[in-house]
Amino acid sequence: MANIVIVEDDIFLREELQNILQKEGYSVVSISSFDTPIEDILAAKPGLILLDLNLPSISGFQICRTLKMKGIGPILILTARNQIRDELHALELGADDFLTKPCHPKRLIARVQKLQQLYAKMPMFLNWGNFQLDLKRNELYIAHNSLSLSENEGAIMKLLIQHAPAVVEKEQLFHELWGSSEFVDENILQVNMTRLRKTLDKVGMSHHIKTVRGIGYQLIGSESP
Amino acid sequence: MANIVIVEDDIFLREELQNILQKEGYSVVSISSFDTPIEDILAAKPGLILLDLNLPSISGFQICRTLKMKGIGPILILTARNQIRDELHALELGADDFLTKPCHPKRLIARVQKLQQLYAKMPMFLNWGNFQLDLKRNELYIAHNSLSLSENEGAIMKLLIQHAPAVVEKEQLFHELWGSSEFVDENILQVNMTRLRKTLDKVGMSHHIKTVRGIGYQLIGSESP
DNA sequence: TCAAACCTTACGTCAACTGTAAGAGTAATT
DNA sequence: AATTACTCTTACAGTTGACGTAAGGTTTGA
Repeated sequence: MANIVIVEDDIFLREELQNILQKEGYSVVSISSFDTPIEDILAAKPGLILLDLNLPSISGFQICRTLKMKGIGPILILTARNQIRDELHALELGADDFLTKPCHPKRLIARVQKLQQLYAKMPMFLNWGNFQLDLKRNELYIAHNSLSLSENEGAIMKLLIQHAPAVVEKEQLFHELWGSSEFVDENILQVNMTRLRKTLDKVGMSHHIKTVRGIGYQLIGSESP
Repeated sequence: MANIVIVEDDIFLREELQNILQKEGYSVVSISSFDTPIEDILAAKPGLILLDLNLPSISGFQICRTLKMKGIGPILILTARNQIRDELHALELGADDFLTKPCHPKRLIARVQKLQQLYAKMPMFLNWGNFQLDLKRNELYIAHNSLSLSENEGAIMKLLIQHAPAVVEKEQLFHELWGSSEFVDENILQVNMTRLRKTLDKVGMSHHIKTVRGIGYQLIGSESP
């Protein structure tokens, strides 16, 4: 079952939470050092994040915002601060639920389950400018149009969007699509780029992919050259 | 902006809620007669339902369950009953959030907004019992498993779930899948039913489709024969 | 101008989905 | 038990879309 990452500085409470969740069958990772919490959270591959607001070095709000910008979630805030403005602020930053301590274990479990069910069924979107890519369906939304991409087209588009507006190196495209650049004809990438461009042309958007000679490809914004 | 439907029997509270939401720019419909609440809610084309639990004729739980089975939502429970078991029960029935009265207006608004944002991105689901069908992707969720269905399998499953636990007539399946039953070999339906059953068998669920000799097919619950 | 880098098109393979055909199995009725 | 209508299963073939390969053309920049 997916990792639940606990971000809580009170040792006693942390272990209690860990017990509750583990009894329920979840695998739990606790963040105990708060020097680089965001990196630590990402490293744990969180399936859900249980986040306190009062933390030593960095605020829970800050963590929440940073994670949400990367599309990480779900995030459940669990805090002793029961001010309504904290709740509003957290929800505004993208937190998915907000519970106050003390919290009944069963309520916690129920909310955790709810969020996990929700996220399992939610589409995963990747955004940049006018481009929005549904990663599960390889459906690309541009302005008010939408396109169905093939596997390969989706994978390329994913990299382009993730790095936009920077250049994606050919090496990286090879690595992502074919495992490595060894034993693969360089031409195959060109063919797939042509195909992607042809697909984008259905909505007149192929010029958004720019070739960077000798390096790779790049997604460019709507401010045309 | 989308309709919010208030289901609350206390007149005073109802009008207060209505004021709060309307000030925020929502269009609101209140259910004031509780003879046929479910029909009334459906008729109002709800974009979100604000549901009390203690109601005159029928319980909020019952309404919640019925609506969720039809894939209607989001549903926000707002009740004076602050027992944890009510919350657990409501969430189990598919409620999307649970707030207790008295509730700070800003909290209510924040939660309402959150749910609406969420649902805007959500796929369209069709529910019955353990079965949940993602209509856009033809992805079928059963308990904790999921299956990818083909076009035809998805179309059949859609009809079965929509009518469950009633029998779906062969005529209707023909009509939906092939336009009419004219000029189509009856066998084609049988073949597709076999294929759907084989797919369901991957998670041991094929026995949930029952043949009704001479009439059609039917989805049956987990209370095995 | 010329060579490296890039683009395009055509072709063959493969897998998934679908409908057809033929025969086997099953249940209700006599 | 035999009959008959209804249903199930399996195998086969056509279609489609995605993909990689190959071959030749085009562009770019020194």
